[in-house]
Amino acid sequence: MNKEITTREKDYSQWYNDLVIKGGLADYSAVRGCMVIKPYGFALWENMRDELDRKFKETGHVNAYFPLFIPKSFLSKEAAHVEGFAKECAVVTHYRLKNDPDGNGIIVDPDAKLEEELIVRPTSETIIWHTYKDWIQSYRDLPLLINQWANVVRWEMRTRLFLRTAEFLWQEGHTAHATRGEAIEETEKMLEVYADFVEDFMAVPVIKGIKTAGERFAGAEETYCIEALMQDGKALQAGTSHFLGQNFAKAFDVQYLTKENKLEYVWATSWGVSTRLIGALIMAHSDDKGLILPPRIAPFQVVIVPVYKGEESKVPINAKAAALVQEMKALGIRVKFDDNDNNRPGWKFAEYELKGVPLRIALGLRDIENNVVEMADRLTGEKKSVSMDGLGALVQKKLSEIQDSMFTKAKNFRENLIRKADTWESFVSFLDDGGGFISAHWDGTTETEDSIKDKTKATIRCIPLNNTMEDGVCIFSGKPSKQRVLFARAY
RNA sequence: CGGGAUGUAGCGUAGCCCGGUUAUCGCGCCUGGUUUGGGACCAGGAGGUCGCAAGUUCGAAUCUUGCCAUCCCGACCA
Repeated sequence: MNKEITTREKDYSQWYNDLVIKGGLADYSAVRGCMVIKPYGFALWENMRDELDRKFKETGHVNAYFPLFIPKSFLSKEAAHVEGFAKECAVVTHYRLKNDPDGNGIIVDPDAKLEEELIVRPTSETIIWHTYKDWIQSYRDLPLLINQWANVVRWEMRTRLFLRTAEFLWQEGHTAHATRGEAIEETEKMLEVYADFVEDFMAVPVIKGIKTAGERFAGAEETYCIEALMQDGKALQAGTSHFLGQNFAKAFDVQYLTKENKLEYVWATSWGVSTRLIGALIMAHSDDKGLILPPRIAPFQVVIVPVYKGEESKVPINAKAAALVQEMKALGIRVKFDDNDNNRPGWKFAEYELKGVPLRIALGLRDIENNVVEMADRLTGEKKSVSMDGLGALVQKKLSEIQDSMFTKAKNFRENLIRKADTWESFVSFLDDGGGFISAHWDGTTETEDSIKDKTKATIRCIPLNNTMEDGVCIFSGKPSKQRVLFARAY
């Protein structure tokens, strides 16, 4: 069948692509490196977005929206920032088209050149800090806790659905604080929000840590991150939270008057997660039959598939299904009744497995006679007959069990792939045998980090928060080290 | 931007080396019917600038040249 997907064993990349495309989440579009997120994929994103948004608001943040275009001069105000993003910016140079005088369609009107080029935002620090200058005068204006849901563009050389597209959807929080300590606290708090969300809702375990200088966000003083592990043993950065110090405040001259009437620069943070999280979700959980979506964010948690036997069977089956739908909806369960008569039950079973719906209920005359339904668990593949009485409550319980076991399964997988390497040989052999996170000593220099990357493609994913101090020697240089860091090959 | 590969219907493809009627097959799509407990079947049907352009030739999907696009491997990156 054309919907058959490539197995992980055969080709991991193709497997991933098949899941995204055939699972109905997204597809490549006509525009290079950009994707179309289909309704099913967007429903998933909306569920994720709504939950994150709720958490942001609980922690005192509000939403706002800033322009898509950034004047070129803004971007260059913070030196490290511009250096980090300059190579991947889409630039607007003209504002008008006209008919080609030679009759070859339409051309850019050379007379419509912009005086100052506009950059399509790769991130919004600059335009936001330019605005914050006007918004912040006094300590009474602080903290300023703003988030925006937006799209950004980074002109990447090579793209992958969800993981790295030229345009992607995300949220970016940008906060301003009176003190260094308060800003650091905010940075850490938001990392915690991300970690909780990814673990509790996406059922993907993450390691919280800080980035080395080499992996730090352009313009940040410290970058905190959450790192997840995919089934092929590669790591994926799932979210970042940056302590920006006073870099942007100084670049955009954002000062406030303290209680003591002294002029001070404000302290900043920014933090973001993107549709990349969907990529993480797919690669952490899915199998060779398709997606497996965690119940708490799945667009549909349950699908009811009727099994008809002749035209007249539709009446009792549909009636029973409607009652079940009503019962489940009353319990807040997202349920879909698929009575589309164009496809037969077997087709639907396969289709919803591909789409990762956590629970499937099949309902036929035979079941109605016995007052049961057939319930199938997407995660384990287990099918069994269960009573229709109290089905809603059972489904609820089952969904919560699936959510938990998805997390446990992913966590066990990851725990087995966090390994300590004390020699270069074991470091390399771990990388080639399963990958995963390798906990090893590092001398703290960017040179060593770069050399290791050149030789093995492995990078330092993070220095875990609350890392235990331990004397040792660097795996690569043999120089002394105070603590282990986590290496991995990464997306 | 370097190295490699590929462009034939919505998708996947055969044909190309060795030029020759109306471009192959499967999936999907449309119509009608029979069906429905693991990707149904029968019958009929629609759908093509063979990536683009030029050249060679009586004749080009097929040979030549140029261009374009995409994918993979690097460099870059959330």
